[in-house]
Formats: sequence, C-alpha cells, structure tokens
Amino acid sequence: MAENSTGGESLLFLTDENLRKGIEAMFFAYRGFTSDPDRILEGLDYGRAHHRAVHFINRSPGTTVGNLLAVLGVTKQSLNRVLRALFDDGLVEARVGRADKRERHLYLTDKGAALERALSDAQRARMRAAYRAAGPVAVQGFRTVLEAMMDPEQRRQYQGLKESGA
Amino acid sequence: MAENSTGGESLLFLTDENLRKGIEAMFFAYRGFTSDPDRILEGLDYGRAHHRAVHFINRSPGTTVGNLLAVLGVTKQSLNRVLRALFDDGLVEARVGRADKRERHLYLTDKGAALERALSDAQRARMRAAYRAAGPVAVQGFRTVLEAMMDPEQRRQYQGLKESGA
DNA sequence: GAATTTACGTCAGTGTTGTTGACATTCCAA
DNA sequence: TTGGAATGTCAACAACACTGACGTAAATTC
Repeated sequence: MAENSTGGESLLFLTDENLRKGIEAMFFAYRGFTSDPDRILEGLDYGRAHHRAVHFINRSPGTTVGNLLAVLGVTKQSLNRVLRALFDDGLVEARVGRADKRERHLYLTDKGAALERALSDAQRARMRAAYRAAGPVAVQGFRTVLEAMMDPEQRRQYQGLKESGA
Repeated sequence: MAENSTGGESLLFLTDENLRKGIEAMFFAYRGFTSDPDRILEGLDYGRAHHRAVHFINRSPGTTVGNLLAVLGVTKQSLNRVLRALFDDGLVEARVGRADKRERHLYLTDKGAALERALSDAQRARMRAAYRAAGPVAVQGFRTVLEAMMDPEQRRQYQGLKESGA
C-alpha cells in the first residue's frame, strides 16, 4: 500500500512542517473550491446546504431521504428544512417508493437540473483549470491523498458510486 | 505550465466524470480533515473559528489583527467575537505595537499553545497517516493541485510563509 | 497644527446551517 | 397486532458568518 521504495530518507515528506503546509493547503483550497458556487447562490435564497443536496440528488436520481442523510452527514431536521425549500420552489420532487411506500425518492425537476448545472459548471471550471495546470500525475496523487484522508464511512460513500450509476 | 507530454490522449483526466469525482473527494476529505479537531473543540466552548485563529497566531506569532483578518477572510466583527473569547480565557494575549501603537500583536499564551498543540496533533496525525499511505509522489501532486485551486490572493497567503519564519 | 486616514473595538440586528428534543404518521415485518 | 423503521414537522437554540453604524486612538498628510 505504501510507496516507501526509496528507502529511509523518503520519510522527509512527513515532517511536521510539511504536514502543516498540507493542512493550510486544504484550508485555502477549500475556500477557493466553494467560492464560485457561493457567488451564484448568494442572491438566490439558497446556500451551500442546498447546493450539496442538489448535487447528490443529481448524482443519484431516485435516492431516498435516508440515503441523503447518510451521505450529507446532517440531521433529518436540518436536511428537511433544505428539502422543503427545494420542493416549494419546484427544484426537487419526491415520489413515494413503489416497494416501500414510506420512502421518498428524490428527483431534480428541469428547473432543479438547471441550477445544478449552473453550480457544477462553475465548480468544474475551477477544478478543470487546476487539473490542467497540475497535470495527470499530480491529479492522481491529489485523489489518492484525499481518499486516504476520509473516514472509512465517508470513503465508502465516495467509492460507492465509482461504477454504480443508480 | 502543463504536462501534456503524453500527447492528445492525456486529456482523458479532464472528463466531467473525473472532475465530479474530484469535487466529491474534496467534500468528503474536508469532512475528515476537520472532524478530529471538531471532536476536541466540542465540550470546550470553542469552535472551528477559534481553531483557525489559534492556528494562524501560532504560525505567525506577533501577527496583527489586520493580518489575521486578511488570512481568515472574515469580517472584523466576526473575528473580534472569537478573539475576545480567547483573551478572556487567557489563551491569547495582545501587545500594543512599538512602531505603530494602533496595532495589536497577537501571541499565544502557554495555555493557548497547549490547545493549539492538542488540535494540530490530532489534525497532523490524520494528515500523516494519509501522506504515509499515499506516498511522497502522491503528496507532491496533492499539494500542486490544491495550490492551483486557490484564488490568487489565497495562494499568496499560503506561499507567503514558505520560508519567512515570522 | 488641522484634517484625514488607518487600525481596532463594539453594539445591534440578521441569516444560514447545524444541533436536541418531542411527537405524529405511515408502513414493513415478526 | 405490535414493534420498529422511515419520514415529516414543530420548537428552541447555538455557532458563525454578515451588514451597518459609531467611537477612539494613533499615524499620516496637507
């Protein structure tokens, strides 16, 4: 799993100073990462929470409220407030489950899909620029480190849709 | 700038699907990234905002309130609430500037340094584990992509202390 | 020396997003 | 039929951000 192929001295990349730089890189990069969607959302009556909900409903159409709770890691009360706004504004619709009628399966409406596209276009544009500037090898490393940084359950959520479309 | 050395096909890493995976990796990894300090902070009367203040005061002892505002990217009212709590609890002290008496230079007390150490130990432990699992090449790529993702001003803040100790 | 700007602090109000706790409904499963 | 799971909703609250307005002291500029 590790790549300690260059012997003992390769551990120089694990100094406290290097780790601190990594921590700050996460902090500053995450700010940039969220800034473009945030700009779009301000003015509309939505925030980051709405963005996240719309993103994951788009990723997994027909997902249930329970699934979404697990992915987003918030309480149902918190998610409910967000979903209600999206329902009321006609961005998301819920269909009662066929197999289990307690479940609500969530779908984006055309209007919701349009917002999702606007938000993810902005976020992807920044991502694409960063990827292009860094190159494919760096991108591979980027993904590897981020994956290793996740909690096991978060990692499962992340990997769970590598090939499963729905 | 770019590393398109392998010809046209190397652009496969820029597909929308790959970019979406990168976006979700940022989301899930950031949750892991903040979870350990968050656990320590809950129970104490502090939150992430206090963590960030303590982190950057530790990184740059003697920094002014204005500097901190620029680094953290928040309003002075927001920062002031946080700093007041840290003053009152004796974690941070402010010394009037010698050259410019309007400025307040911020320093961690022993007590503040102890909290900073507890928080950053936890965060570094996760970072170290991720770095070790991913290896030095991946870490290099990780840093490169994150840096490319920052806004120019954030990047300046980030790079501004690569060698300058104070 | 007076006027302006800078650095900082503070009061008051507001909004987003998260939290607990409590309770109701619907429906699957034993 | 009863217990528990999935969902929705109400109320209260906390952390953390924001804007706007005002005040003070010190530095700078004219």
